[in-house]
Amino acid sequence: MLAKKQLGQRAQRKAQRPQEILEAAFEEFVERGYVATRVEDVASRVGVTKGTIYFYFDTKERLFEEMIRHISVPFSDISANAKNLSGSYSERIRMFIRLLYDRIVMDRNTREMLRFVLTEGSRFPQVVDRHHEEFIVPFKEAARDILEAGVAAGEFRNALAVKIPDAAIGATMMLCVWQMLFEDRKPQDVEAFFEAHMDVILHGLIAKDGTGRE
Amino acid sequence: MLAKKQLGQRAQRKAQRPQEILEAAFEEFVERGYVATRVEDVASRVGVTKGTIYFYFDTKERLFEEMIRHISVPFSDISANAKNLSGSYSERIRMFIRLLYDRIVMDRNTREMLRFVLTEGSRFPQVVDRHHEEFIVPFKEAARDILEAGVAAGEFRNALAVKIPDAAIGATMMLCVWQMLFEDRKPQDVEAFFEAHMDVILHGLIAKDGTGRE
Amino acid sequence: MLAKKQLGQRAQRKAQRPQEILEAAFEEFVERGYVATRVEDVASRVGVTKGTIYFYFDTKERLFEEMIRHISVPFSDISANAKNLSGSYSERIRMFIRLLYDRIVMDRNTREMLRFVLTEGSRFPQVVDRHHEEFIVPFKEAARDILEAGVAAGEFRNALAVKIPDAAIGATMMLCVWQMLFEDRKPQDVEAFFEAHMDVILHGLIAKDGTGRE
Amino acid sequence: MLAKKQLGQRAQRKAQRPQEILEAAFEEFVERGYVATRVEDVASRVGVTKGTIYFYFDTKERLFEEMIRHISVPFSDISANAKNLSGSYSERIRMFIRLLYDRIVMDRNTREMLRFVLTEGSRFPQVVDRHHEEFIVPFKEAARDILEAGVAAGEFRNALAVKIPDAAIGATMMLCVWQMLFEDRKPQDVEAFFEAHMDVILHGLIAKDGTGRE
DNA sequence: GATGAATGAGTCTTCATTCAT
DNA sequence: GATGAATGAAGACTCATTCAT
Repeated sequence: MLAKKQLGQRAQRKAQRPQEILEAAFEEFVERGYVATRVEDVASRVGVTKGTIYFYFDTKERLFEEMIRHISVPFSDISANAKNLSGSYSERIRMFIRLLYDRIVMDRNTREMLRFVLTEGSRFPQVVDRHHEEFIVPFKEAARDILEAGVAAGEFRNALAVKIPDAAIGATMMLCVWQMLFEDRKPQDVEAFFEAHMDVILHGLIAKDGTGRE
Repeated sequence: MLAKKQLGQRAQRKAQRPQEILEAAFEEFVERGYVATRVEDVASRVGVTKGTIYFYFDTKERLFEEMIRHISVPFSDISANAKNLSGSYSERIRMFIRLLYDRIVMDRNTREMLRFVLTEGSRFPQVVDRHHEEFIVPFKEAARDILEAGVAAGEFRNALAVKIPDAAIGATMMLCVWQMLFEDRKPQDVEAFFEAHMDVILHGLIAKDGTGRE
Repeated sequence: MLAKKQLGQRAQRKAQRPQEILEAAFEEFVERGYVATRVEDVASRVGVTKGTIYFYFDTKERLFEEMIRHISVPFSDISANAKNLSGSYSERIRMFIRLLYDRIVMDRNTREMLRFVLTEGSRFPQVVDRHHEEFIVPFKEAARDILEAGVAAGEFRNALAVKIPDAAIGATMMLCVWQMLFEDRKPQDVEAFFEAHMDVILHGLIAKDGTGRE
Repeated sequence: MLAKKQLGQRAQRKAQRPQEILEAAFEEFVERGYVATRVEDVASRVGVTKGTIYFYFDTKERLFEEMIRHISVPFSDISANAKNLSGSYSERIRMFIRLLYDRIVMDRNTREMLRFVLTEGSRFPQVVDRHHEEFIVPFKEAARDILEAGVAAGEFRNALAVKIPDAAIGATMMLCVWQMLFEDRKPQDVEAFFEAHMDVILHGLIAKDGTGRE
């Protein structure tokens, strides 16, 4: 009976190997970057040997690419999410940006994904391109949609940033970069930053009079 | 006489060698990152051989560090500059942020410096620390100074962002990141971005009434 | 009943496994040579996995040796055959050499066997030695027997080649080598070659007068 | 003075390195074949380390190819040589075949070259092709020329082998193969073999009648 | 000062072999 | 019997670093 269970566990283990390896790869690549990470480092993090990695992934390059694919969860859901927002447009944009914070500031995977894009982009241009297609473009469009709807509804003034939503939303990136740089060493007060960010841009976007006219 | 001149030129050349090497190193490290750059790549960019590099720099690590030092031009001048700004606080903050754009968006050296901080930070923690001390802290303080003065003068409302100026200024980082990612491939309209950014945050900061009271 | 049949087939299959493997091994070793052939290549040619090969053969080395044994069909029969030849000695030597052509020129197994002897000889000296004992020596002796009998019968002159039959028969090797080198790419007209070969050596061996005396 | 000489020697040494390496490569590749030879084996035969080999040759493959080129001395000279032969056609063909013996039987380089063609041909098809173009074709043509001239002069009968000279000359290959197989272990009496070979084919080719009188 | 031949530690990758299932 | 995941030794190749010239 115990033996049976163990057998089951082993088989289960094997089925999980690829995931385990990809997650170990993520950690190692995050720590040292693509070039400086040894396949053996990944292996010993999983508790196996080099050969096992190569049993599942043809090359280190391939391992990296698949790891990227594995940790990438497209913004598509965010985009969908954005459409389901309700309430005033101020509330909507606030909730939308909150989603963004949850992703690129709070979620380590997404943040490190961005780091990979910056650090390994020249080695893996497809990664940059995919990231652009799947994350950046949908995100910008969703932001613009909300802002434009807010303008149409008279809640926001027709600010320049409506066409260039990054200019309003972009401070998020500053915090993201701080996180990447100092991670634990100089912890940021994310909530305070978020509130300050919202405070500035909502004041900056909201139409001054009740009618939405400036 | 001719000999002298030649010697003079040669001597001059030699005196410049270290600079030349550091600049070549910058280009190569930018292109491939620290690990993937070969000392020989740097050498052939200068037009010398490996050995020459080692005559001037003990190790590749050293070369990298000195290169960083060489391209780093502290924000100290910016900080000083910030104090000399005149005009309305809106104009001052606008001019101050303009300086920032000129540095981290427009100036390749500073931008790539930031990339090094992100990409090689774990290998060269001192670089991150120095960057923090010399760039980030002074810059944040200068920003805060202007904002606080603007509040004191009644021109700005006492927004949350006064204490966390990154929340107002941070969109600059978004553009900087775009530049790093797409450099030439997807050129950005920096001026439009800047104007949109200013438009949002100035509207977001300026006190609504003459008194500065909201 | 059905079950029995299936078992029968399966059992039959299994009984043939070793042969199947040896034949697959032959093809693979021919294609890539001993070192470059992977045990897995052999396995997938049979349609099994690595492990199965190791069930039947202890090591790759062993597999090679047994494969050699399997495809080696000693010349002993030829030697016997030679003794049963009848007709004029010209006809006998012609028929004998014909056998040789059938083997080392036309029969792929024997030809590739020779290639193995040439290519892997230093790795498997026993193979070379066995080949020498079982193929070359008997063959030379059979040839010498025929030639000597032909001389005794007065049909052949007592040429130097009677003691060194390779000197008469050896052109066969030239054709064999061409086959090894160009196999399909530059097909040889074996019949024409054979006739030309016979023509030269029979004219070269036959005694000039009716009596067989020179 | 001694120092100067040593300096000279060192420089000289360096100039010779590529040759030294190619010759060491030849020996190692002969001994173990392409796949089984380690670059380090070649290096230690020269008395240097791996790295040095890679300083001169990009890859092991390249090393092999260049080694082949280095030891290949085309038959072109033989071909020219064949045209300068004088004397009876029997003497000419004898001298021509003698040249062949000197090359493929006696000259280790040429013989091992043939072995490479047989053993590594599938890995280096260009080598086989070059060998065919530069050695085999010219050699066959030269042989045919002599035989045809001998027929025209009435010295040789119009044997089938005139069109297929390999059939007459080919026994050389048998001896060559023996040499490859047994090298030192079973030394051959090359002279006796040569004489037996000549004896058979000259008797086989010379015209029987009064004009080509034997 | 500059060169570039040489070194050797380090890394990716392959593959014969094992063994739990 | 058969499978295929796992191992680890081995080999190609790279590159920071040295040093004789």
